[in-house]
Amino acid sequence: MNKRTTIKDIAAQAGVSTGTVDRVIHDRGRVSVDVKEKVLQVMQDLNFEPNLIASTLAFNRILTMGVLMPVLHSDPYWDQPLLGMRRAQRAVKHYGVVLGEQMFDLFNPQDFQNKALELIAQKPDALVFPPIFLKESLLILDHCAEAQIPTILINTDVEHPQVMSYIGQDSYQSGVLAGKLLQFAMDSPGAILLLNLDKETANAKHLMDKERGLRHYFIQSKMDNYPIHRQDIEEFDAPELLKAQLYNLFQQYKNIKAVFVSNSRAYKLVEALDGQSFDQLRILGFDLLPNNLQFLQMGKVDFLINQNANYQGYSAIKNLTDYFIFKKQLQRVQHLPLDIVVAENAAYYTKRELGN
Amino acid sequence: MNKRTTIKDIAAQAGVSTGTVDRVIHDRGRVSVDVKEKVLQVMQDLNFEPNLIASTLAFNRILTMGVLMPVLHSDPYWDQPLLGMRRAQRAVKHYGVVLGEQMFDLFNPQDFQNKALELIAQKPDALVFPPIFLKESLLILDHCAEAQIPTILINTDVEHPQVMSYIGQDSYQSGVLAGKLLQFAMDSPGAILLLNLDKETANAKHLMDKERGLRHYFIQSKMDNYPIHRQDIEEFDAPELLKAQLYNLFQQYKNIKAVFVSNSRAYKLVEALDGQSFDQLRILGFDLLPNNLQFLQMGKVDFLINQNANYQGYSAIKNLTDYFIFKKQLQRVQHLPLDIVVAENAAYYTKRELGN
DNA sequence: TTTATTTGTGTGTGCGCACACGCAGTGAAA
DNA sequence: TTTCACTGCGTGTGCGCACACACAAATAAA
Repeated sequence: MNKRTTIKDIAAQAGVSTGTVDRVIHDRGRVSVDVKEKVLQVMQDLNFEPNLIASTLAFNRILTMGVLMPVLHSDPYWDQPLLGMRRAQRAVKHYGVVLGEQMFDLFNPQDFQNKALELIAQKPDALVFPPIFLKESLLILDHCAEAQIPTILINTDVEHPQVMSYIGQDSYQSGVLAGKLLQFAMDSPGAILLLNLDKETANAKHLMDKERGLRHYFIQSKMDNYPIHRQDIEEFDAPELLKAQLYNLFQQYKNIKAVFVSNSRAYKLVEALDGQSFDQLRILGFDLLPNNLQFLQMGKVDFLINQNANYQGYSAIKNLTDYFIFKKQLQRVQHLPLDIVVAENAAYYTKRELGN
Repeated sequence: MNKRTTIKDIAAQAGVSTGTVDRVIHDRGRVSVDVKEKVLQVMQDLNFEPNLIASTLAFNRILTMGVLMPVLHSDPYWDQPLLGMRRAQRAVKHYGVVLGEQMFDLFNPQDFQNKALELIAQKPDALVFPPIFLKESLLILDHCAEAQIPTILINTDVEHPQVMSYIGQDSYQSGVLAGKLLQFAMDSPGAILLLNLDKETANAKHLMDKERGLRHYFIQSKMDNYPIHRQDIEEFDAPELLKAQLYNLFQQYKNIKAVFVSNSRAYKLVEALDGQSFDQLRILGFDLLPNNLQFLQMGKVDFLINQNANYQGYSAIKNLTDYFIFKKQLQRVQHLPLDIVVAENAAYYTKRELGN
């Protein structure tokens, strides 16, 4: 068994000490040009691959990953990425990875910004957060740039030089996919209601991307007998109010045969419609929340597109570990699959997130 | 920062040497009962978790994972698990994991058995293989039991005490899902052709499971106007022959509106039908082979169910690493998700398998 | 010229654990 | 009585690397 080459081998071959080899590898300077050349040459010749196990053992340092997320249990969707991050932390804790968690009020941009700055003040080795508020996010990224903190975004992408990686879905394409599925599910052409159940729809770039994708599907397929009516509703938490608004909509736009709920709140729609006869209404939503899954199994929701929220978080921490420990270069954009979930295959997706 | 407790701490607290602690941890004997008790107690008290990094470094041993797979490039489907295993090996090679690959003729049970015995003779630390031939597989598992080699099965499960884990799909449920999707895709009731393009259909338990699942969907949904006609074709490699047989079938069973190809060879069907007008024929197949994907994009195949063949292999090696290095207990059955793939979301699944 | 600083290199220690070895004590067989 | 195997423990070394330190030579500042 041809043993792996070590820095000792390199040192011997190059006629220097291991300290010098170390300096070359880590580019710490203080090595003359010719010696450096020589060492690099020998490393190439012997095909040196550093032993990462020994490396991390000797490194003996704690990597703190700053995590900025909405307060736990304030929204069922937003719990998932955080749980995924914790799951990942458990998996890589022996590399010395710890999370520095900071939670903010989901509906308060100022709090978002404040908590971010607090986190940055603690000088974490990296930062992960969903740029829920665009303006504040850009400011945070500026601070990260100044403090030299590599940053990973989840859920929504933002263009900024400091963003090392975005992990999440291709929102536009998820809209396209939704179009395909709804058209598939409708037995004949009809109108589609696009429902944004969110507080700050205007700010939510990914919601607009989904809409564009949805419309694109029907335009590109040259199907003009599927009109799309968009409606933003901010007061989705008041059942009676929501119900009233929905009834108005169904009055206003006759022939609505399907509803596209652009985020994880499809269950709110079903709850509001409950007890009424909307058997023929096709509903597509996002994410495997318990409520959504329940309605999927009951046949009240036809499709869920899984945004892999849990895995987004998991992946962010895993990626940062790869970056710091294994020196792996990360891709700028990592689009997660658009899982189509129906009653018949839901179980396997929910199980997967419990793994590890 | 409260440092993690080490065996030194344990030793000091228990008033023994680290060697004794080591003996207790690894149950090597040569420790008196009271001392052992004492050490275990202290380990509990200090909540000791061994440093796996240091452990593997000191362990300094090579773990050989025996891998028994069909000869590369003999079938596009069967390449995938092997590539997944190699991908996993690359990801965990610093733990000293190497693959001991042994390839067999996909259509030769005797060769399958021989190569397995050769592999076992080399005393690998574990074994991974798909039990393509049932009888021979049971025999191999007996040998593994004798040699005390833990074994993981992929693709198809087999009941045997030596099987530590099965990683693959729930074939039955994939049949159910196929039923749902086909019924969804057909604009009106009609007959479904169930096509087994395989050499040893009788042996293939998972094909039978898929058929049961498919039929179950329609029975349970009380839809009796979707008759299912099953046809086994062994000579799928001869295009003209296949074409002729298919035309006979379409003659024989009028009203066939959809075809369920039970394995990865949907593209064979499309190729045989090519040029003819079967625009209204709905086709569902398995696996993201290049040919299948091409026909999916062209709209000739409607759905592919992704069996995650690549990930099956990846997962097998990853699981064994977890088992040996991280002492993690494995689940007996690990069902992978049944990914529904259409033209609009295919790209993300193919990309995923290139990762790492 | 003398002193301070920088540059280039080697040496040594420790990360936490696995494992080989050593050694005293015990009891039984020769 | 001696020999030997076995038990119950401690000690020491090494896994491969990171990093602090030492120290001479070269260079810059006084």
